[in-house]
Amino acid sequence: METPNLPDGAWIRFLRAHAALTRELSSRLEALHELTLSDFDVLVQLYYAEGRRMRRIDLARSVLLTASGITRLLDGLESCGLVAKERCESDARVAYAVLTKAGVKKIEEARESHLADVEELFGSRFSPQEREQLGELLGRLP
Amino acid sequence: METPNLPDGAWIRFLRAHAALTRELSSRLEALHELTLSDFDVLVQLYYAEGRRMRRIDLARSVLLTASGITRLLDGLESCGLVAKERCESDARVAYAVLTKAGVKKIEEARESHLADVEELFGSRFSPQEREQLGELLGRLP
DNA sequence: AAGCTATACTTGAGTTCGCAAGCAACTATA
DNA sequence: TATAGTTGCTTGCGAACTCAAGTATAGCTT
Repeated sequence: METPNLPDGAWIRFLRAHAALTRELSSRLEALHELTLSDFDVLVQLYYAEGRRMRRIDLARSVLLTASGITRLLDGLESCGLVAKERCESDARVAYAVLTKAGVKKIEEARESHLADVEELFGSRFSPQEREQLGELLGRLP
Repeated sequence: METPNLPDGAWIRFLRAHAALTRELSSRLEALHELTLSDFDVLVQLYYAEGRRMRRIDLARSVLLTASGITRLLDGLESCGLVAKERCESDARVAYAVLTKAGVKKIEEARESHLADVEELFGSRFSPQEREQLGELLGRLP
């Protein structure tokens, strides 16, 4: 007999919430700063990285893109002048992505409004305590 | 002064977890049943719907796709014979998506392994209590 | 040093979506 | 009953990815 149980309510909500939130956040980010959510994500990683530079492959892994995904995303950011490509002297296979001056400026401009958006759509729905717990629970996942 | 605080830890983890989980789940689903995660999502919605049919637009909204997204996704499921398209008699604008016999069979086959995968990668990381709480927290989001 | 194997990156092809625009049918307003 | 607005659906186009395959470099292993 078929029971109409929904054993994965949390998972479904997880999926729906992601779709709704990324759509809204991405569209705001695009409207105000002409950045994708992924663009922003990459720029922030670089912003906080040692010397504001990272190997492309490490960047890819840290934002969970494939190597080819990062190549194309950086193509865009490079042609906007936000990121520069530099070769590694000790290993000719690797290249670095480096935040340019314009890139630093961009991310500092965008960060504020984006964090406010994240806060509005995501953070503000939880108490500080809940927020911490949610972070802990989600942190078990990757 | 720039403080290196990361005020959105939960949000970043949310994004990363989503990327990692959907990639893995989708690839398993594709390998075993030739279904996308979205395909599966749609089929499940239909499976539990009254008469195993839904207006296409309601289906779109329930899985958070756009109208055009649903058109194309259903194109695929229709050409596989898993879903059929039916017109509405009382309103010529609307069309229904109906699960076919093959569609029912498909979803019943796929459901088991997919739920096991969700359990393995997602659910099993939490106690029943945590799971419930996570569901509640995520439920505030859409 | 010659030959594997692994790593970093790029490129071509294909997929999955969203947005904008358009059509057709319903509804409300005048 | 004309007109205007709304709703459901589809289509053209483009963006963002992934996978598979290819190139070049590095590091072993013998």
